[in-house]
Amino acid sequence: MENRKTQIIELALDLIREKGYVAFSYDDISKQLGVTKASIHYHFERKEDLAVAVTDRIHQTLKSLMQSVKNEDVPTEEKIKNLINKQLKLSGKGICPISSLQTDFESIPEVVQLRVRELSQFELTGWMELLGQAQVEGIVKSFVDIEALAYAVLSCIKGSLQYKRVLEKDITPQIMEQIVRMVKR
Amino acid sequence: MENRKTQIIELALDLIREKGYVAFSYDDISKQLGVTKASIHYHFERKEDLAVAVTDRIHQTLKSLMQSVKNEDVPTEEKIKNLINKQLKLSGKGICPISSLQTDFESIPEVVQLRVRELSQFELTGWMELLGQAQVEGIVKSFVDIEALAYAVLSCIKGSLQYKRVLEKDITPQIMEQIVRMVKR
DNA sequence: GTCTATACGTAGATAGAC
DNA sequence: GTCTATCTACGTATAGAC
Repeated sequence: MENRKTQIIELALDLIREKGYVAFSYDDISKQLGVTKASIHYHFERKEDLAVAVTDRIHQTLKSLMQSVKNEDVPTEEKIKNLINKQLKLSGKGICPISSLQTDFESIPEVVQLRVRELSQFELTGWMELLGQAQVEGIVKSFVDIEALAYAVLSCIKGSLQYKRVLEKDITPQIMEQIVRMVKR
Repeated sequence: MENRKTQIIELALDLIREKGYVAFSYDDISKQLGVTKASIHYHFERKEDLAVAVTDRIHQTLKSLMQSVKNEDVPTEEKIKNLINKQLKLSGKGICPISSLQTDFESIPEVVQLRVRELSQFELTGWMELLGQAQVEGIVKSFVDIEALAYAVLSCIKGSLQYKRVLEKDITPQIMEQIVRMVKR
């Protein structure tokens, strides 16, 4: 069953968004799937193998998401708003999975650390390209440091998800507004 | 030894900044202190007791830090820069401890969840006061939503620490610049 | 592929001696 | 206060049957 592998990755991703790499266990997954832990180990021998599969899945999702936004036939400003919204949805019911793995950075295996680093860089670069385009079009002022702006935009997206969960208050529309203001000046 | 209690809290705080609540153990602390685990349990019977002590310590530090910034005899714009810098230093060698606890939110005991929620709100309110003052003085434009701005500023501070660790690249000066730009327009 | 059984380590916690 | 000893639970992982 190649589909079981996918199910496991999907569940692991959910758990990482919910409670992080360290806190989730093969037991969590096996119970939700109605099989034994040993069965999960058949598909992913070690936990780090599963984690790598999860980062690959995130990478892939992020890639197609960024592609689709860039190919949209709308003004760059709309693209930016759309990318923010799509990234917010990536968090599912929890926080951003990349943020979660970044926070657990010192506890994750080296192979996973490498993937998380690449993933973070990839996400950042994608945003820099879009914001760079906005700068060419004059939406972003010419003196603005695009790299710093990309860091800020991503930090705001991820931060809004953290605060949403902890304060039980959805301030994403306000934050979104704030990001747009940040970009347009 | 009332001092031992403080040592333990300090070490636990370091460990939370480094790898989070779930990943750190009494064994980590006891080894660094050269005593046994049982000895740590004498001072803090349960792990959640220690975690509560840590959140109290953070609250206290944050409070005095914000007080001192507000009492400085410098322009509001300088106060903002100073508070950013002081908050960045709160992370020690790891990330912001509040962020770390926020990420572990679903895995921490209820008493600790409550403290983290209060702490997050306290930090946010402190920033809103300072930014509100800046708005009165015309540094922040009158149409800007101060709450959203505070979320954004905090997200950027915490985000810069995450990226610093993962990408092994210190972009805090750039981010700082970006935050100031965000505030002044 | 999934099961049972099991090994091995570690984590949080307690009892009682010193 | 700190120790030794010990408990119980859980997590990761493997062996071998079905």
